[in-house]
Amino acid sequence: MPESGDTTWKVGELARFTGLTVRTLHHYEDVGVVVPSRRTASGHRLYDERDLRRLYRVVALRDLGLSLESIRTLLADEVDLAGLLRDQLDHVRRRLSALRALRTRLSTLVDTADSAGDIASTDLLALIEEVSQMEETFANYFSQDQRARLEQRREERGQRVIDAEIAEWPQLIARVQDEMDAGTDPSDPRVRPLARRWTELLESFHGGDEGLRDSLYRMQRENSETIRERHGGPSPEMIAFIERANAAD
Amino acid sequence: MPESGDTTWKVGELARFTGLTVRTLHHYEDVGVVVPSRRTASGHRLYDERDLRRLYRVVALRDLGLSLESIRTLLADEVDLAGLLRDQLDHVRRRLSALRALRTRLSTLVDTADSAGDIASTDLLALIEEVSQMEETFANYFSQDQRARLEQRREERGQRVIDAEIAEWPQLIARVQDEMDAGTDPSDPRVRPLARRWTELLESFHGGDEGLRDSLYRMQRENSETIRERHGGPSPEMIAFIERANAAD
DNA sequence: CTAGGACCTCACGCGACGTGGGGTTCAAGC
DNA sequence: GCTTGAACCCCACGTCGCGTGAGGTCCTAG
Repeated sequence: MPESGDTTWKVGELARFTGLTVRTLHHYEDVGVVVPSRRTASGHRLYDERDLRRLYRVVALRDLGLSLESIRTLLADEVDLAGLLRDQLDHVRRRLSALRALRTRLSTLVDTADSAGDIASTDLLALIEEVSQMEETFANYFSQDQRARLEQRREERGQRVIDAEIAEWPQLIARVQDEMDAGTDPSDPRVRPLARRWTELLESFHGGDEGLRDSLYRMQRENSETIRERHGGPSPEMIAFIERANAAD
Repeated sequence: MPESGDTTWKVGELARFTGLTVRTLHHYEDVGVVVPSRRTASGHRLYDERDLRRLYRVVALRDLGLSLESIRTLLADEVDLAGLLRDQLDHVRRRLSALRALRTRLSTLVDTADSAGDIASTDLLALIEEVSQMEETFANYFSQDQRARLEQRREERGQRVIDAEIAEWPQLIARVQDEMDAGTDPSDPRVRPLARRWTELLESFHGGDEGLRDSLYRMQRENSETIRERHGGPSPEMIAFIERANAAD
């Protein structure tokens, strides 16, 4: 009588060809996402084809990062799956931007440690505290939302491009400094391409977003000393110089 | 007698201006990362300045994603902090690439759901299964490492650029199809720019990595039917056509 | 009939706390 | 001095998706 369509599997078999563990299948039964529709007389689990299909769905949904609980209700009731996925995407995006920020911090630290050669752990600890304090300062000027947008833009435009732009700042600042040292007038045509590039680099930071631009300016104004010392930022005089150059343009 | 330097704080105060909760401070004591150096006669915790400094370090390290356990040993013994950070960076990178892959999957699904308008949850479920099956196929051709490299390149080059390239494929395929329909010879100069662009787009997928290229070709060969039906991929004839065009070049 | 492999059901562990619950202690107002 | 409410104390379970034994039963081939 056991014809086609009545195929059943025991946990071990199911585990083997789904790549899950037996314990996982037990757990899925405990929380009610995949309950085998039959048992043998002695209590061994028997999964049929419907169970198998359900299991595949569960795995697919789990791989999207959904919780077992939401998967359970999803497969039980008629739930707005599209909405759920949107929420999940939102959630993933947020985690991504947090993780990217973390990676940036970590790689800065590792780079510093590498370039300083055999840096002592205590010095590195001090550096870490410094960085975390910087982050805090940064967070005072840019809202959660703005920081997320910055990460977003970083992703869209590509890490490599951004890195190149960041690397360009010190060079640009040095060249402007040369002109200032030489007593060149801000309206001098030799300054124009420098001032223009300056504006372009700024543009590509804030991307035309006024809020971002204002926050950046405010942070620069209120912390110019620190930024100059630690990161080679421009002096207020240099900024005034560029502004006069742009005004003359 | 309580002069400067003897300032102490109770948990509540500490919690208020570090932004942590009282429970968190209790927990930090339980696991031994920040233990208040004194207690009042009645058992209330008293943190002094040393404790406060230690707490700031703990928070900074925790924000780098380190576990409380490793922070504890780190602050106790002389541990290779730089090495720890390198490991952590590695770990974060791996999580990042996994999360990026997840985001890509999710946004594909959400886009599909949106473009299909009011798609039924059951249809969407079928689609999810399909996508997860596709992922599985994909994983058969590209190793873990290769997939991570693909995500890596995607991040470096920028989402926007990649999206534009992907959007270009169907157009390019249609134009080549037109030439084939018109009976144009592969060596015809009109085909040359098309074939060249074809090669460029391929290049920017594998980025010169032979392993990636070979895997891609193999996947295309062995699944050309499915790829053509579901994603409008090129037919084997078209690929042969482009190859002849390149040979003639 | 026996061995060993597959199955069963508890039940604790993980990590960084959140969240009560039930009981002291502190500081201010009467 | 007494009361009241805020702040403190400790204990202990819950979270999430299983991993990892422990101790026992069942199945199947030799």
